[in-house]
Amino acid sequence: MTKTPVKHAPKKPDYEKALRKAGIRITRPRKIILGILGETEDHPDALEIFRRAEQVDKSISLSTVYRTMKLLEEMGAIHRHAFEGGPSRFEQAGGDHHDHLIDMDTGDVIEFRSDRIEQLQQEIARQLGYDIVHHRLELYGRRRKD
Amino acid sequence: MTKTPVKHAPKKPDYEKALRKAGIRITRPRKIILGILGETEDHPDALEIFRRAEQVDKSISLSTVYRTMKLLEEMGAIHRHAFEGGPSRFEQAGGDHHDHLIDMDTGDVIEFRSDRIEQLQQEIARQLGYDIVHHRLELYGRRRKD
DNA sequence: AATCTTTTGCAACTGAGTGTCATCTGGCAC
DNA sequence: GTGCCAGATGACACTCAGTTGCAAAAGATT
Repeated sequence: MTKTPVKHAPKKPDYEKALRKAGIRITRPRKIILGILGETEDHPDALEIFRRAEQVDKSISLSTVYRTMKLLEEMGAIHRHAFEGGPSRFEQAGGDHHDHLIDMDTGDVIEFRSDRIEQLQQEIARQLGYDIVHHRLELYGRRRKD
Repeated sequence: MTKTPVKHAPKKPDYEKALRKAGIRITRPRKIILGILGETEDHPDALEIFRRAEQVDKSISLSTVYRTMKLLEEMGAIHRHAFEGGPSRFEQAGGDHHDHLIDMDTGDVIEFRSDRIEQLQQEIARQLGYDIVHHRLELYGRRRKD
């Protein structure tokens, strides 16, 4: 089990090429959004992505951000996380799988990974007669003050 | 680790008494909603509870269902689960803690519990310098066809 | 450059849930 | 039982996140 935060792999997979191959057009808004997702280390929501995109091109629209997030999610290029009581937040896919600990005071998201937990989940599903398609494990907590 | 579905304790805690003690009035809509929650073995959403309540009293309103769910949640009488891509679903509290496996084809919810996973979560949070307030573990899967 | 889709921005819409407010009612006092 | 009144209700307007319809704009391909 890894207990230290997962470090983002310095990934710059060529999404543009992948998109074009899937018959999807590389438009100006999409280029901008991909750029933002590639840069960021945090887990922004659609509105935050929209605000960052506006800095680059004032004419971009929020619907386009939503549409693009959905498209990229369906392509598997990003992951959507619907943490409690907030809008969906996104992160680039391509790193290795991890789960999240959400700081309830700041909203910060810490990534972690536990192979032991993954394995236990598999066992449980198998015993119940199921195949896991995906899972969601989120810890909601506060910084320990000692 | 328990791998068999958690069986609902045959719980009929006297919520009416508890509510009254908390200075909360036992009204007709609340009685009906508590009755529904006490009967059901599944995890209905607000609309479903509303529909069931309507059978009993045609005059009940959806807002009251929402308000009552929020009230009961704050009192700790029920748990709210926001599974992926759907409205919140509720279950009576009072049983022991468990997590959920969601059947992606039927929407069925299977309860399970793994002390080992709970323990690993604690360890992880501690190592990251956090105290867990609560967590969410959901497995999304399909029945294994063999 | 001409064409033909796909995509965009805008605005109208949806679904889940919350807030407002006039009316109603549970529960206690008498 | 009747009266009282804070708390609860139903109706409906509203919010928030996200989606959809549509005419205009812009990729890609020739």
